[in-house]
Amino acid sequence: MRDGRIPAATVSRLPMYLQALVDAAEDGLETVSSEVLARVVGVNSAKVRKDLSYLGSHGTRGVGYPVAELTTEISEVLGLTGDRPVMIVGVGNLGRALASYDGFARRGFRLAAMVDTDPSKVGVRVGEHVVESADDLAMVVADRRIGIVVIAVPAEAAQQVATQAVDAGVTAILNFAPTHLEVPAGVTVRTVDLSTELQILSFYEHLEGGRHLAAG
Amino acid sequence: MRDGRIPAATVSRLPMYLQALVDAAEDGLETVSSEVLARVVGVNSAKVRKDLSYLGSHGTRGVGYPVAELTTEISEVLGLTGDRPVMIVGVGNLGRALASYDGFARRGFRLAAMVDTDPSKVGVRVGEHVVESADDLAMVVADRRIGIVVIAVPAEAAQQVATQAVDAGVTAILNFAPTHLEVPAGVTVRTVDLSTELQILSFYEHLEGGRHLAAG
DNA sequence: TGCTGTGAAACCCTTCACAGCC
DNA sequence: GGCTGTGAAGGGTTTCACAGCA
Repeated sequence: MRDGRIPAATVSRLPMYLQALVDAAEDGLETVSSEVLARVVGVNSAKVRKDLSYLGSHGTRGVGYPVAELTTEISEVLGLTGDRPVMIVGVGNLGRALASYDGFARRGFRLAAMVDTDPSKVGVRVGEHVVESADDLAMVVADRRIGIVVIAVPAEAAQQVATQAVDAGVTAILNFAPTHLEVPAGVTVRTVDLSTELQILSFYEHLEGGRHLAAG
Repeated sequence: MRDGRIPAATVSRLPMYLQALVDAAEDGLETVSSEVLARVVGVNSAKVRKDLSYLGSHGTRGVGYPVAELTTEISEVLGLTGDRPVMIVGVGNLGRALASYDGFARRGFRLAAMVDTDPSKVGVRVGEHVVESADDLAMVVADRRIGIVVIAVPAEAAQQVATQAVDAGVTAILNFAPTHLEVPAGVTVRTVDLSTELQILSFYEHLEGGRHLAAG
């Protein structure tokens, strides 16, 4: 394949395959079959093969996929090879937890700045970082070539932060505020909302509860 | 409609509509049109109407949907009307941030327990809670009728926690560990992985970066 | 006239099933 | 024989377009 366009559903699974491949390499494996990858990631093996086929054909029939080569390939496709500076906006409980999250660094992302609007937080040390003023957001984005902004501010402030970030040239936003962000075409937003997740789970748990009662 | 089965895609949007309705009520609105809801939530208005039609027909042609009635209806469908005790497993940075997250309580969820395997953390106070031993997980789940478990432990420990929770009767898991959890049919797992999200964003940012270069 | 409710079309994603190659 | 790569079928989701009702 490799005609350029990778389906969104496939892109969202590439990080899982990457993780599975890293684990496989640690286990000393040189090749993995789609069947094994599928089991680890929790999907169907045909899906794995289809997904990987979009990256080009790296597998060998009768053998499987070369772990090292495929790891590199997926990393490149995801753009994880270079330096990926990230900024966190909002230094509340969540912002701090994110800052100390070691998965950041382990996956090639670098926490390059933390900013907050609250003057009493500016200058405070959080881990290895000193909180800077949100007033300087645009400057920081430009100077440090921030590509991804993590929004960890209250819902009311999220849109303003997003707009500022986009104006400063950011094209990718990870939004933890429980609100929809309006951004121009070409900017990607992914919203992660804890209470939304809990409510979705509540729906299914609710169903199951009913079934439990019905069953016994 | 209201024939019982609500599509998964619709369920995942109900919390957003609920939020929009709560906001509308605060603004003093008594009815909202699918057009307005769509704009706030960031989707197409036909999708809003289709989604809401699965809950039964509450709208009035020429007018819109009654805010109060629809709020109640969605809350009931999501199972948010009763007491919803939640347990957090893992009291690291993330677990602590989650514990202090006020969206929990505001959406009808009640943090009923926090447990950890680390003996040095057991007995420690976190907000209004005292950390309990993960050894007592099954007992706590049963005693406090925990329906949803939030897993905030390292990837290596996540499966074991999930298995224990499921054995204790839990049917809904919110998993923050970057790993696939194997659970029996009837148990719902939603995995939220920060580095997965960043990697997906990286893909699109990477694309945009390329476009920027191409454009000028 | 305005907005809902919904068949029908279009689209995307998943799964099957097997040809093709090692 | 084993496993990939992929056409084709199947299922789910989104969007269109408009009939129908307040």
